[in-house]
Amino acid sequence: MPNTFDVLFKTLADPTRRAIFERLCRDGEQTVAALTAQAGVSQPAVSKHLGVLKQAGLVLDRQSGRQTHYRSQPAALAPLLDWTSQMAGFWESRFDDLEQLLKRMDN
Amino acid sequence: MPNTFDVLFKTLADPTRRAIFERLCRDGEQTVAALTAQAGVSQPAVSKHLGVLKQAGLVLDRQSGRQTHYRSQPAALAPLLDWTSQMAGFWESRFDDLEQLLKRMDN
DNA sequence: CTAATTCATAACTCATTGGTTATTGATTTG
DNA sequence: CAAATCAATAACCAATGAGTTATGAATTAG
Repeated sequence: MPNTFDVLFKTLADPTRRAIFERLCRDGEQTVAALTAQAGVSQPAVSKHLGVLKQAGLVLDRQSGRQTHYRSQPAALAPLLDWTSQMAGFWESRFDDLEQLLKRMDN
Repeated sequence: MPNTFDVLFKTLADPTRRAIFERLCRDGEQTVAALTAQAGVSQPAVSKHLGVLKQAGLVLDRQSGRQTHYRSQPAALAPLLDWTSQMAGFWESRFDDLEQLLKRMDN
């Protein structure tokens, strides 16, 4: 049972996959063919990456005839922001602790 | 030639390794033995994870006799914050583009 | 000095995963 | 209808990586 952070980090750890996601963030909705043209890997590879991104909630798809259009869902990045600032936060709060400790030692 | 983002995402994608990093953020400097006691994996496994975290710049180590003390370096998370907010930013700016486009179409 | 402790490294195993080609189902197009 | 296009899936392969046990180097303790 991998948690949200696992899924997000693992999904974004692959450079090819992350590049696809970045492209969707930058340039908006794209078809699989359009993404494949830039990805540097085969169409099935791109499809697999899109499947992983979709599982992670990072992209949404829309069918239209024989094409599938994918778009990013950047809201799914929220937990990542939370986690990162929390880690930085722990750091600061430890400094606060130290500060308070030093103050108390001053008296 | 993996870039900074690759390294960061890959390093944090493993749950055991991320847990070690979280612990260091939360509780401050720890010895390898202390980390091993909580990690649920063997000491060599912990040492390997610490090596990876160190390579990524996420932790620093300090030798003292036969013990090695590790501490987190949360500043190394900065690129992650940047990347994440940039991706969210692209999204918004595309909305802005759309907004401006619609305004222009209004005239 | 010897024994114990701490951590890193080596050597290995097994599972995961990112890639490939081949194929198929579904839709357009001629 | 026949041919072409689009994307997903299947089957397979090779590389990576996280774990293990065994060992060694350095330090501390008895």
